Amino acid sequence: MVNTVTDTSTEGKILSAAREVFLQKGFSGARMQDIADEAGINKALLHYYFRSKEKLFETIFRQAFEKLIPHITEVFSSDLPFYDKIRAFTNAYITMAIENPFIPLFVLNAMHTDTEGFQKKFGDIPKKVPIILVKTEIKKAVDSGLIRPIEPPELIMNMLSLCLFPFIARPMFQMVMNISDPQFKKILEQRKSEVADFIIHSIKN
Amino acid sequence: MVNTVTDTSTEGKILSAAREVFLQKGFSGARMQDIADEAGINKALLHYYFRSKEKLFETIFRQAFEKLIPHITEVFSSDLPFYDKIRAFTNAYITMAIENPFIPLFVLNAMHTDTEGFQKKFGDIPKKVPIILVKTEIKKAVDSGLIRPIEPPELIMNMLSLCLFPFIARPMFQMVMNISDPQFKKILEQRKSEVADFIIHSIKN
DNA sequence: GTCTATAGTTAGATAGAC
DNA sequence: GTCTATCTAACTATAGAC
Repeated sequence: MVNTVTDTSTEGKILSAAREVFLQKGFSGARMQDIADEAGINKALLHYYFRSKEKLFETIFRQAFEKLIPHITEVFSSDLPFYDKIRAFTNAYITMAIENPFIPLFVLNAMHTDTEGFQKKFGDIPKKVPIILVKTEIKKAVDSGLIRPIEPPELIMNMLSLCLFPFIARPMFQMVMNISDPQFKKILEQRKSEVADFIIHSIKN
Repeated sequence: MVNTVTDTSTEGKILSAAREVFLQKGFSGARMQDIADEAGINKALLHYYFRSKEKLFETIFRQAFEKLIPHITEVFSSDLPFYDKIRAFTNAYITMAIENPFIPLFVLNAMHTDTEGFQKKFGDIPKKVPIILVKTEIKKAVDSGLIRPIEPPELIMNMLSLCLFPFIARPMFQMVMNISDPQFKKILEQRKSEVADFIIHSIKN
């Protein structure tokens, strides 16, 4: 797989620029001219490579979603202790989001604006998420008495909320709580372990 | 204050329709024609009432943001026990979001697409949030030994994440975890108390 | 592969009748 | 206050030269 950040080919520059502009403006707000400018190339070249704005968006979206579905499989089918799986899970999500801060809002917005069309175009992707694996591991931890009784979907929702929401709400947090960019980056870095601590404190028996 | 749901005046119908369309499509994606259709009136009438698309958006946005900043003041300046304040806080946010499911994504998107212009237009609103009050109460709870040591900003971020993220990620959750609309509504209803339980479990000493 | 120039379409805004 | 008709600007997409 091609590195989505370092790629300096024209196609790579377009994708990188499009990610940036789609993030800032959303699908409708993004202008092909903006993307061309950001990529340092001509507008017509965008159509040469990706035929239409929609096709370009689809390409980016697919890449984004495939990144959002992370190491779950490998972590949860490993023989790590349960708490280590929690730590690996949250760490993987937060690390991914720090490297690609645009992805969470990007994916979530795309789903809101195009829930129907989404199912048709990208319905294959979610099936790759081994949700059952995660559910099973949580259930085992409850049954063995390692953690307090909790519904697996609730715990999964809470884990994802704690990992991803700060990236979506970042501008509001910084404004309301008056936090500078470097300060916020530090906070996000700390959350790699803090979030797991917070969760484990809550569920341990 | 006028009820934002029941209002059947033309202005009320426009605002209600605009909320719906802006939620579904975002600012750029929303068409004045869509809003007019949804309101059952003519496109020109939108401009008669709100002069421009931007003015209409601003009106809605301000209402939305003022709803998102809730009962914090009254709850946190009350003499309720700390855990009850946590329960009141999370319950208020989740209840608000159940009644206005479009608000969280709406507000967060607006901040992402227009962080600069936002500061200028709506910078007055966040100052109304008594964040210091909440921070102080958390600090008191830590110092008294009622809860384990935790940074107030971290706890605030976690509370808001757990309350609001499910509304933003709803379409993805339902798709990935294969949950029907009525099922998800039930889950959200349960979270009114579950979220507080999850938090209190995590911070209690 | 990459560019300039332009065609074709859409949508925000306004004029003017009722 | 509300409507129909229309102007105008912006933007996607393509044609065609290099």
